[in-house]
Amino acid sequence: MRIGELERRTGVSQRLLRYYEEQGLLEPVRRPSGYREYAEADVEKVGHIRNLLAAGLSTITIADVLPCMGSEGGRLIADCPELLLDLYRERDRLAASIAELSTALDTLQAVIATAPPGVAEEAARLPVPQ
Amino acid sequence: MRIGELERRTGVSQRLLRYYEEQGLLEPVRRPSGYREYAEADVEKVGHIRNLLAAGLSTITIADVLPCMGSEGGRLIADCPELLLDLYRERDRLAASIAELSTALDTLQAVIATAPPGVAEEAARLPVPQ
DNA sequence: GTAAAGTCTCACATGGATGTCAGAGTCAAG
DNA sequence: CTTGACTCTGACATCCATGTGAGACTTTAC
Repeated sequence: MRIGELERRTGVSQRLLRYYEEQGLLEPVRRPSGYREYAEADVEKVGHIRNLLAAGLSTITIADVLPCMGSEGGRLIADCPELLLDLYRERDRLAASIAELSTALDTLQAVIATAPPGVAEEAARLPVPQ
Repeated sequence: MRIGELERRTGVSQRLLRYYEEQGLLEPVRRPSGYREYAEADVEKVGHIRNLLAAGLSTITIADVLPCMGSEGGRLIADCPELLLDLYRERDRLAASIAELSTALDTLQAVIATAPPGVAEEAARLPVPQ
């Protein structure tokens, strides 16, 4: 598929899709015209990229991780214990963040639960701000 | 404690500690001289901030989440409908963040799991960067 | 009381992920 | 063939988290 369709199917702008390519995260083939041709699997790949970026990983790290996903990944990681160390660190970092957010969520729920009866119904009737 | 000590104990630069204050994440009191005076609890708070930033949250979001962490926040009461709506939204955002990070974590776990036996031990013997 | 270390504010710089725009080439439909 | 939609490259702009440095004031140690 061409870049327009990938944009539509992923919700990621063409600008970013090209940027990801520049960073080595995607490598669409080129038509004679110069147009990029993406594989079906790139839709999912872009999803992973977005998710890992949102989780605070850099494109550099993601470039290391991506090739290890999918069927043939094990062999890559075998040759590179340092990558594994990096992954451990990222994993621990993420786990810590999740733990913090979870306690925050718990607290938030507790605060919500203190709402006197009736207030929730009142809130539900409030106009939704844009 | 003053900013230098907080810097030492958290490893976060003075520049950033002041920036976090500007963003409403910290509110040290001021000495007559103008020097910032931080509370003991701020050490932990800065830890939370760093974690959440590393997880990709913005300072704005963190400012919303922080009051829900640790000892504070226990005494908040949700009694007005507008506030309650805000809390709902915040809860949903938080839950979405957690879900996002969780799938990222799953991804990393999956990649790590593809490492053939032996590589982990090899990695463990690697020099820890600083 | 003086020197050194700590702190203040303010301003400018940087790097990474993004947006936006302009000019030129490509393709498909009438 | 022409028109309109799509794509290309490249440049510039923006936002945010961060670094760095200057010049002035405060605190600490001698």
